Amino acid sequence: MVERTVYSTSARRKVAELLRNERRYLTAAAIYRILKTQSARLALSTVYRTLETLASTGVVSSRADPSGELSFVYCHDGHHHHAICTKCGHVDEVSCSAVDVFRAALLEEQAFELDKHAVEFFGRCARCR
Amino acid sequence: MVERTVYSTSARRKVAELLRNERRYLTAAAIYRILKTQSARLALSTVYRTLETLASTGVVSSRADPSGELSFVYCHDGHHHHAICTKCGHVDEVSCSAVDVFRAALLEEQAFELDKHAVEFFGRCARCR
DNA sequence: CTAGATGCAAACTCTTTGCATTGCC
DNA sequence: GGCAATGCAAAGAGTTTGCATCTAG
Repeated sequence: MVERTVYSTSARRKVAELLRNERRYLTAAAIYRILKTQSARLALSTVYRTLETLASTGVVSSRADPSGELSFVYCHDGHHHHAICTKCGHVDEVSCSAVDVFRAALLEEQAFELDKHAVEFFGRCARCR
Repeated sequence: MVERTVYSTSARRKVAELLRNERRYLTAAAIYRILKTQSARLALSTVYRTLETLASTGVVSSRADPSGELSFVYCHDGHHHHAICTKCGHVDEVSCSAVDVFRAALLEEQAFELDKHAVEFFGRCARCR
């Protein structure tokens, strides 16, 4: 496997910092728009390439809503799920130990052997309740 | 609210029947391709419009994978989740009473009040294990 | 007969790519 | 200096829309 040096560039720092501060799902276009109003000089294609890089290093994760719109959010390492506030969009991370409850039930009731799972919760965060 | 008559047409019957038989997620393009090989006469745009109609009446539901690709699957009414076989793509429906376990924990530990949730399980179905 | 559905092609949106230039290390 | 990143513009992929025609009811 060929190692490939990843430079720390202005664009990457800006995109990563924005997502680290926002803690909510943003589309590439939204990120581009926000950075532009902060008078950053960068291209939309750079935002896409930066998000790809950040996703591959685990700094951000992406999701697609049912209509197919892709968004990105800052992410800690490790397996977890997202609790998404329906009011402000804030994303909390949720550990998944409780999912083990499902695993046994699924195997017993439906003979379905669970490998992976993807969970999204929608509701109101502490600030918005 | 204006009532709007929904005709039972050949295209709608074919798309709905295909999804009812397949019980797995199919993209609009895949549906179009399959129906074409069955010598059906219809346009891709009709598939899209049909899927929109079926989704609005609750006959199918759609999902987007993390890359944003949209797929559709036949769906029974009522709230439930999907167990998707990683081998054959077969989709089982799963009731969600166990999610209530999360609800209490989330509220207590993170002050997050749960409204909706979306869960996808990936694993091996009874046939593929 | 008439509202609704369809086919076809064009338009759109979102994302990716090629290539010359610029910037990090 | 050399490899990697960027900007810009063009290409792609997937989806939607306008409009004339067709069809279910």
